[in-house]
Amino acid sequence: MNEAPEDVLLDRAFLALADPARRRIIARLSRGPATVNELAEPFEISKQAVSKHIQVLEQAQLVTRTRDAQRRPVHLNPARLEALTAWIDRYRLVMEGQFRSLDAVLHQQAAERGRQAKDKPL
Amino acid sequence: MNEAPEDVLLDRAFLALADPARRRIIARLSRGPATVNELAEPFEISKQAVSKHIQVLEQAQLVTRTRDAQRRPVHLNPARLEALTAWIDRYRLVMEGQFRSLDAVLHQQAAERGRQAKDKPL
DNA sequence: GTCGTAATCAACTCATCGGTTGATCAACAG
DNA sequence: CTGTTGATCAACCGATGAGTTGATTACGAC
Repeated sequence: MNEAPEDVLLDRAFLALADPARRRIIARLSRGPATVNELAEPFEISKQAVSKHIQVLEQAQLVTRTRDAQRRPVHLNPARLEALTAWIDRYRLVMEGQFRSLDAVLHQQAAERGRQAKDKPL
Repeated sequence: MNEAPEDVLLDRAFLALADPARRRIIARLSRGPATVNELAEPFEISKQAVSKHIQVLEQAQLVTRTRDAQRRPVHLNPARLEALTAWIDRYRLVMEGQFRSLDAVLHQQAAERGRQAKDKPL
């Protein structure tokens, strides 16, 4: 009764985005890779805390890291971001499709009423 | 130094999606509104726990509730789902734009090398 | 080798999350 | 009125999240 691996990835990714500091990091990384120190600079929290945030993003596979001497630049992974929008859009579009269906029903009913209201129970 | 209201909404919405039970509820609601009892049925957890999940979704404005006698049907709110994809896509598309730019640079450099490497610094 | 810098590890505190059980409220049916 | 059903409220518990400080590793400069 364990959780499917893709579900775990979704858990971690959405949880990772549920924090303003990590969203700021994402926003920064969208303009190019950066080191932990560079990412920590605009925050008033400690560098260790930022390092932890990056680990959270890394476990969610939203970012990856490379090595460059003693620096460890962080890169954004747009493929995982796309997986999140894909999940959301799946259900959002189903819903909006139903809205369109409802519109169609309402229009049809209006048309029925328009041409003299035969007794058609719903 | 408080958090902007839109940031709080993002916090709550992403946190709400960071739970498989709540994602299942979203999936179910995409096919139409449902009551708490109906939503709780496929879960092995208590009805109170499901009620709490719905409260979390409601505070994130991902769902709304109406009244129907003693029932309280839950409806999905696709507008808020769309706000989430909008946030993600903003940064995802910036990134992919940079990928395209990098591609362009690489192709241009290849072309330069191809026609005998005039010294054109970036 | 020593020093300085980038980053992580370890241990701890405090708050919040996800779940439980038991009591309570609100709206119908008889 | 009494009962029943749908749903929430309240208090509590164990686990985990976000932050801190202090020590430690890894790499490069000298």
